[in-house]
Amino acid sequence: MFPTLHNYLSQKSSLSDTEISHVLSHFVVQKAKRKEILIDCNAVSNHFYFIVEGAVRIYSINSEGLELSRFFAFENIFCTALPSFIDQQPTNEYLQAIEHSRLLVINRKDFYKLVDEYHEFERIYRKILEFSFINNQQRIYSYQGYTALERVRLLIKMQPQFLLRVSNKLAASYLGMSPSTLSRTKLKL
Amino acid sequence: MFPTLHNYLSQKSSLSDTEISHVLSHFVVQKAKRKEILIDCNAVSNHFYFIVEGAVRIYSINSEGLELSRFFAFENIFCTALPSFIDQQPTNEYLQAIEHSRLLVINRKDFYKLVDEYHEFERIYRKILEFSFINNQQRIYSYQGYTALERVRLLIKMQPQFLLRVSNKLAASYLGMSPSTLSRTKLKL
DNA sequence: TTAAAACGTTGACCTATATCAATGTTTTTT
DNA sequence: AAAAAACATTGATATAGGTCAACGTTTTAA
Repeated sequence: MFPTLHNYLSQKSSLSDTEISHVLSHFVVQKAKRKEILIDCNAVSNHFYFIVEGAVRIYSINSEGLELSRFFAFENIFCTALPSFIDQQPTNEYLQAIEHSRLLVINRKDFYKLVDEYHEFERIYRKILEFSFINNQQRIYSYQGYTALERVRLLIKMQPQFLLRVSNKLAASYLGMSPSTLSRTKLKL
Repeated sequence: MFPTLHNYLSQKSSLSDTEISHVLSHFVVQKAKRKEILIDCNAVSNHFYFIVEGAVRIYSINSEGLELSRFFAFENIFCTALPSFIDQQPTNEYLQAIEHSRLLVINRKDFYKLVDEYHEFERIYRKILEFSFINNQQRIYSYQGYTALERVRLLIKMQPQFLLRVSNKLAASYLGMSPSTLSRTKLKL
């Protein structure tokens, strides 16, 4: 059952096959169409998603109505509107499929139950947090000290497939620049 | 011993007094002068610091020699050059005391030993990661979609004491703007 | 306690990036 | 398959914030 996630768990932990099966039994399949919203900004985030196929993004809308993308996730990544998942306040962000996607979903209660039950599952969650932290920190530095061109170069270095898979408009909302600027910046690469 | 950290641990966890004492026995006191560097950018981060008194910052230096401040920590906060602490690569950042400070220090090996030994200590570490994540995520959104004025207003709302305690120059390097701009922005508040 | 260095503020000017609008292209819907 | 909507690109123009320099003040070091 769920070979992709099974694989992921066996690679990232020392959980036994039986334990993995037990973990997997808490997940259900969910499909999402391109542009479908999975978590609305007024809702509370109560599920963790594992992407089997497709891609999603997390974004918010600022006071001028501009979309700001915080994170894009592709295959083999765990993802949710984490701040709200943690503190159970309304998200203020959207989780949206940007491609037709197949996801595995676990609810929050089960997720934390597994975290408590299996030290190794807790470790996986911790690794997700650590990875996210490193990633975010890199982005903060890049906003503080880099030009548009440098930020695009860094993105290509870190995630070579990103600009090939994500539209110009969405990539711009991730990089913190206007679509026009991204379009022009690509010419300078 | 170490009443400040004792307090912190008893508030943030359900560790017993005996357990807390055992945890505390792994920490040693370290004093730091204003401007003293505790972790150099070429070193590997091998200690976690708890700030009893004073303040520190984490910063890096970009290709043009400009200082970029990623995080400021004050009393009752755990802090280290986390990416390097996690993956044991050279930090590329500095941890610097910005005031005369009194710290409690634990080395990495002992830290992870405690994480493994006490579920509740692991939970504290996880909470530090979660808190940092939420914090970073807020900053990313603020760089993407906010003007200088809005970023300063947000900082005042989130950490009212920040601009009173941190110099104009360092605050600017945290907010991702030049000291001149911060100085001028304050007039518009 | 005095000299030197670092810092904050402000003015004049500059530049990277935003905004707006036009045009052609791709995608979506019917 | 046609019409409508969304998107990418590019030119012209605007602007927020950067840079540089000067000057006074505060902090640090001798």
